[in-house]
Amino acid sequence: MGRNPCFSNDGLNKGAWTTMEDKILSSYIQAHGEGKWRDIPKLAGLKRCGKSCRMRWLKYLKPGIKRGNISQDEEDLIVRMHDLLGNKWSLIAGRLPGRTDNEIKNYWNTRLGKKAKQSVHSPPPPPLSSKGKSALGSPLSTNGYQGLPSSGPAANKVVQPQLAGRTRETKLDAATPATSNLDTDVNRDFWVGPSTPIGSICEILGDSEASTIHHGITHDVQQNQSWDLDAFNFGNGADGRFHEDGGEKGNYLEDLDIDSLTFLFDSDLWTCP
DNA sequence: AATGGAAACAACCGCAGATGG
DNA sequence: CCCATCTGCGGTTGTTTCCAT
Repeated sequence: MGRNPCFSNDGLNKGAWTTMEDKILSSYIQAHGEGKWRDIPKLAGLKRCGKSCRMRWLKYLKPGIKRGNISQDEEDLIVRMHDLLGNKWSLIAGRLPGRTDNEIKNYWNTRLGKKAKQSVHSPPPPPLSSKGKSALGSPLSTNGYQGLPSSGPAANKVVQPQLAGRTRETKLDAATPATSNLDTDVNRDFWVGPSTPIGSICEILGDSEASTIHHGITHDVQQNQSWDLDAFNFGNGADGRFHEDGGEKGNYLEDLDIDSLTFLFDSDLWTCP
């Protein structure tokens, strides 16, 4: 797992992207598709590193990206998602079509975070660091954010039985048939532990989805397991948000083949309060 | 009109998981 | 199994814009 020394390369442009650079990148990707980010600068003739190209495309240039004017509904959702998930920006962004993790993160840091501080009714959850430094290392932690470990090493020692050892793509495939419209290029790991309140899940996901998910959790809790809701495509990845005709996909379970989830339905105990 | 601080936004950077040779 | 590389996430920093004085 070596580091990618992308930004240390000399001779590359840094800072704000110019209109010309944007045009070059957009036309190149539209002609050749995404991927091979490291090669794109060379092939497209950009003096940028691949990482920078990827970021520029995914967060700003890609068709379907909405900019600015975050609505009240979106703001409410961000707040509730953050209450539940912490700083899982990509996951939160997955529930907001057209929004990027970076935009939501900035929005939170500059506006909502301050509001939250000002109106503290209960201690906010600690941030969920991707570096595994959070206190949420255990899925059974008792800090009010039970079962939401970071994606760091500790988190990944919590392995769900059906999906253990699978890649991101194949993890998703485990719950989605090959014919599914769901995009497989997602990385929306969402860890919910056995103590995550069903009410919180219902509030955000809606009753049916939450019930399904919570049932899955419970099923595995009985076996001392944890759940990775990636298998449900929780937080439909930005890449898979739109149909080719530009229409928005159903974000949630409607695109799933429910038959593939039947192993979850061996009980109907879980309904939202 | 000038200026300094705050807010907002864009981009950089480091880390870590996934993957393939 | 090991290692190099690719990809993605999230924290942080730099820059620009806005606004009050």
